[in-house]
Amino acid sequence: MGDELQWADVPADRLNIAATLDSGQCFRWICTGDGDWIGVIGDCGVKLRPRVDGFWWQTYPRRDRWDLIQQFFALDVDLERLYGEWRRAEPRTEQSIARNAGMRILRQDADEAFFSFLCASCNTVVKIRRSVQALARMYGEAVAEVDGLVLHAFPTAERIANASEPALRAALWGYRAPVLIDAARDVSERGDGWLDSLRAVPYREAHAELTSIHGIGAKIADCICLFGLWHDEAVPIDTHVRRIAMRLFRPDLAIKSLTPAVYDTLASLFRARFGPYAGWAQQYLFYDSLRHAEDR
DNA sequence: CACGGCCCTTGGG
DNA sequence: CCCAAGGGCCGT
Repeated sequence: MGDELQWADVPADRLNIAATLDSGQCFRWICTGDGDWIGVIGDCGVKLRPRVDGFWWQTYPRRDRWDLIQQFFALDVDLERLYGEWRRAEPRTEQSIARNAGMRILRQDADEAFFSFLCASCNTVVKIRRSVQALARMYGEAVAEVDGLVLHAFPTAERIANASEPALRAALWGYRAPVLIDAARDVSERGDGWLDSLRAVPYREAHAELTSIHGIGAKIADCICLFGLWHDEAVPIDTHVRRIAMRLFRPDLAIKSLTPAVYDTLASLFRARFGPYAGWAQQYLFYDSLRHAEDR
């Protein structure tokens, strides 16, 4: 075994590992009883052991891949600068910043974000986790074993396109199983690297491309844009963020249902208020309201 | 353009 | 037991 964890001098208020991995951006990281986090980045298993003034880490089977961790957690983004801008733009963000300092938006694989959020509609976080983990276990390559856990890379679109619908239904995908398979076919048909290529185009264009796929509406497209395509200005408006946005910006919209027009209005207000990292600001307000249930 | 019914499962009321 | 839960589609 020879764990030989490496030390990273990144304090918890610059990277809050637990908040980041628990905030509903990703669904396959597991927290062990000891407080270690175990997951996969690309084709590497990863172990993280958070401490206050930094964290221990290692990658498997190839060791010492700090480059993977540095990119996955977007450690190049200066949080203090963002906090300053948000406080100035909207003082009511203060509490969500203070209570979740160090939370970050992940730079995830485009494929994993795409297919994970495809099953988020009318679902619970607990069940999304189980569905996505089952999908990876059934169709993803085993890449490493860490502390007795066999870790799998996320399956390719091609593998998912050829998956068995009954098997997926049984693995908690339910009525979403055929949607998943059809979407995987669409993605395969558009060619290798199509999803990744949406990182290089403007956010609006990437969003439009995604919503052209059956099963992907405005909200899920924004989740994929923010978490998988690294478009930091994407603001997914779910039921929680909707309440927050109405409270902050437009109480008059409270009576209206979330039509495409209302959706776009609220997301645009977020961007106008918080700027190019509006998606990050959204994550703080979202996670804070989820944990403290203050919006109800 | 706005609304309502429908869809798999599950855990929490 | 029943029903909402981090939506989207299709029909009116």
